[in-house]
Amino acid sequence: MPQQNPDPIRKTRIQTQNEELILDAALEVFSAYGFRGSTVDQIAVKCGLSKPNLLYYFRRKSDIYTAVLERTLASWLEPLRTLDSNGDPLLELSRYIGAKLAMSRERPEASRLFANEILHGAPAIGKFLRGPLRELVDEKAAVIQGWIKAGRLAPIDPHHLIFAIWATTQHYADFDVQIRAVLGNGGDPMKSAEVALPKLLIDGLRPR
Amino acid sequence: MPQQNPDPIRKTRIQTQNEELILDAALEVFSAYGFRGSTVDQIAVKCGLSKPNLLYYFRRKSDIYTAVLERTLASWLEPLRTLDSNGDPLLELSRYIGAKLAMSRERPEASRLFANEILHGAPAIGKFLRGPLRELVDEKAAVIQGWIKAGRLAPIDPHHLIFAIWATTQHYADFDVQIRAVLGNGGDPMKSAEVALPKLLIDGLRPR
DNA sequence: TCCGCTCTTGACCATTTGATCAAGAATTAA
DNA sequence: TTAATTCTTGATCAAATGGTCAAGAGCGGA
Repeated sequence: MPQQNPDPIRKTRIQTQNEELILDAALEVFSAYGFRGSTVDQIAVKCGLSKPNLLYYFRRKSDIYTAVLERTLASWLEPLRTLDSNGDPLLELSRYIGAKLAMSRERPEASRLFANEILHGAPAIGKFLRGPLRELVDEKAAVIQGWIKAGRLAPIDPHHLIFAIWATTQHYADFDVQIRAVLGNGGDPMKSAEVALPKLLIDGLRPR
Repeated sequence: MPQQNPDPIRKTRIQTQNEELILDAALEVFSAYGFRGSTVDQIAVKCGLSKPNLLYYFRRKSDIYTAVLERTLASWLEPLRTLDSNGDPLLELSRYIGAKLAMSRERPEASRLFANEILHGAPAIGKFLRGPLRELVDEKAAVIQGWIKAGRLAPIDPHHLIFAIWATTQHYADFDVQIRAVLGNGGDPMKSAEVALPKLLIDGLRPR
């Protein structure tokens, strides 16, 4: 069994390859149906392995789930991490909004996976939220606070600003169905959002 | 059986009472665990009825689900419906943001129920989204467009503005766990959001 | 080639869970 | 009171599903 491998670092070619297959399939399935709504069989079929074979690589369904979550966490933090305290505040935040929006467009399954996990109380990534995520957010909130103190940004609570950016950008992945229903099938919602969202957050509703 | 009632309008006292008990319990359970993650037994226990008894009032699990969704739809539209074209634009939108925020605080389960439903493709309320919701949104988008034409509001795509308000306000219910994890346990997130959110959306990040 | 280790799977098991049903209890209308 | 109707539930079923296992196939190093 891979779990009893004397050298846990070293992995067979087949092992690496199949684990990737499984996690790719698991992301699709879990993000579409949630943890309880997904079956091991669905994942097995999607990646072309038999169910027992899949359970040879991941002993439990929950192991697959946490593995696919963890594999996505790092890239999830990345955009916020690049917020540069030396850059121009409005430009930096525009760039961040754009990056998050791009992520919603290019990897909507990842967004939905997290949304579902958090919606149901974050049983698997609670520690991540209270640990690395909180640390990073606090750090960047301080950067934003600095910009505000310097008069380069309107005085907004930095944490709520970050929440607002998360909410508005991820909304286009998580609530995709609703957006398409309301907008109809003409044109790409993301395209117009890329213009409207930065404009709204930066200049606000009050005419200037 | 209630379904075979010759006069479907008339309901027994016990019937009305128990159906309410069931739907209240179902809202709690479904919003916490999703459709597939919830069991009929959970709902039965929560409302103090036996499982067969519960299935006497709603023949199928999915019947309970659609019933609790439908019961909540009307109140969900209400705040947007009150957006008044004759009022002051900034005041009206502030009020709308406040109302949606209040709903996230007072009825977070309803918000999570919808979020979960839409996240998984809105299998039960797709028609509602493409019908009544879309109509109402289009109507109010026209109102907002009118305000913009009159120069009383910055030129923002009305639909995306509405999405942004939905996203930011519902975020506090749907992602409650994440917000509390990032903010820690000091103070009420909703309290500060009530100040920060209208300020952000109305005045924007650029200093005035 | 040969041997040990890794990989694969058909068959199978136990549990969970949505749903049914017959029989009895409670309620209501006369 | 009585009879019809509504309500309630213990027992039970069938399907779905997470997980196991033994046996065999495949692979890689010596």
